Amino acid sequence: MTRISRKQHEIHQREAAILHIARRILLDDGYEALSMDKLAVELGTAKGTLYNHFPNKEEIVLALVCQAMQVRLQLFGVAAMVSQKSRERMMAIGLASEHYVRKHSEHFAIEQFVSNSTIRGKAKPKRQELIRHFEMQCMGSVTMIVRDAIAVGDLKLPTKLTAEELVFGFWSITFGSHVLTFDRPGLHELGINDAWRAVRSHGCSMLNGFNWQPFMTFEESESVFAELDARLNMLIGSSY
Amino acid sequence: MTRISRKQHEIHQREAAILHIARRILLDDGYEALSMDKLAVELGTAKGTLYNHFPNKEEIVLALVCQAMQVRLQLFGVAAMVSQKSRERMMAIGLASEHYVRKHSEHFAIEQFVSNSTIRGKAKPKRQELIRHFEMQCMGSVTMIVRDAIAVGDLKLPTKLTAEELVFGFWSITFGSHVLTFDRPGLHELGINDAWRAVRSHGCSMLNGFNWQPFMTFEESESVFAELDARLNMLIGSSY
DNA sequence: ACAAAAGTTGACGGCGCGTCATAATCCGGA
DNA sequence: TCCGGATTATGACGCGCCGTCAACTTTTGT
Repeated sequence: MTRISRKQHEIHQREAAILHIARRILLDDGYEALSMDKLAVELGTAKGTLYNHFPNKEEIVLALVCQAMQVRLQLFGVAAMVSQKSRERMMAIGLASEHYVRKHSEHFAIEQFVSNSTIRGKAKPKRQELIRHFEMQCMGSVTMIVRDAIAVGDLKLPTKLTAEELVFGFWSITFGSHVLTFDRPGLHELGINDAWRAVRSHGCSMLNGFNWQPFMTFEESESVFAELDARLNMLIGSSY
Repeated sequence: MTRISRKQHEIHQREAAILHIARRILLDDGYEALSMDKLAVELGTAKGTLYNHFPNKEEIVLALVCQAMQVRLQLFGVAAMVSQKSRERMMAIGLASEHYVRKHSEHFAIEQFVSNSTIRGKAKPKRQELIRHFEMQCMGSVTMIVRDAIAVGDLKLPTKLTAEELVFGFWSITFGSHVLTFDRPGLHELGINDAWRAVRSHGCSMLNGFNWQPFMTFEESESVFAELDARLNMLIGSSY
């Protein structure tokens, strides 16, 4: 009776171990260094056993991507609840994204593999769906803020622009700058001293450009950011 | 006498052929499908000969990346001259970027490999420098527009933000959205109907947020875009 | 015409992925 | 407690790819 659960538990535990080791290798030595043979050795089993858990190498990576997306999703969820004011909630999303990249870089770095079509292409349909699901949830949590802002009257959509398209703009700027910041070497030498601050500033300008009320200069918004950040950290801390 | 140039010419020509074939394989069948053996067969020489031209596979890909960057650079150069008004020149850069992604997607697609650290990591220092050079030139051509705008009085930099950092914002939004548009499957199903229009709209909002004169609603800017686009196409056409 | 230099070739070593026949282990029923 | 079928573990193997190198061919300078 305990035998059944014992074996199953062991298997389940191994799955976690595989992911753990794989993540470490990926982060320490990069994608090239991740080989099934090495993984098996470090796990202490034969290579064939790995294939009882995952159908191929890419699925392992994408399983890690899913873990990462869940972390991001959780942060976004917290951010969306951090304030009553629509604009502050939107700012909090940007902050959460920054937090994710900086303080959970081990996840962010791995999340990027989702853009690699070679990897993504080898995923099983099930995994594809799961990833899609996370993406939609992520977007949804932000779209809702936009809808709320419209409902409350803080924001009026530009002509012929959907709420999703507005979110897309925000997604682009955070995604773009965070990717650039994260994996281009030496932005600093290009005259970009504080990329994070720049991103926040641009987000603020964009919101102003959309006439998202209340209007805020970046100086004003910086103190708001500070307060939101504090609240965010508290909420995140308490959610563990 | 003609012997010297004949052989050299043949070698030079082969280099072009290698790149040509490699590009076709990459675009048709993706990175995985590009193998040195296949490349050699299609080229009609032995594999070893390839290694007289490029030290490894990645250098071939990055040589293609450099070609792509040159195309982008040229487009940016044209865009920067398309108008006297600073804001219009900035808009033209966005337009040039869009043009590049849409009409030269064969280059854009390959340009993306520069973000792949696995590939970039295997490049020789010479190539690294070259890539860096292109990136700086690209950025420089845009930064100059910003500086001009400041000099003319069309724009005032937000507090503690450098011109480069402002450019970084624009770079982020175009880079981000174009990457998302290009290689995420099915943005359309996420409620994003016209991503291109959305990007232009967001760029416009951002410029307004920065108070870049003259202020423009997106409706107004659309006709400006149309005119710029026409001029751009003429200039591009004549530069061939 | 000839020797040195430059270029070409393809077999080879090494490595990584994923498979599969075989062996070990587990589990429910007698 | 013991057994037979089912489940799980193993690692040698086939295949394909990268990059090398010693042997060979062509070009160049004299």
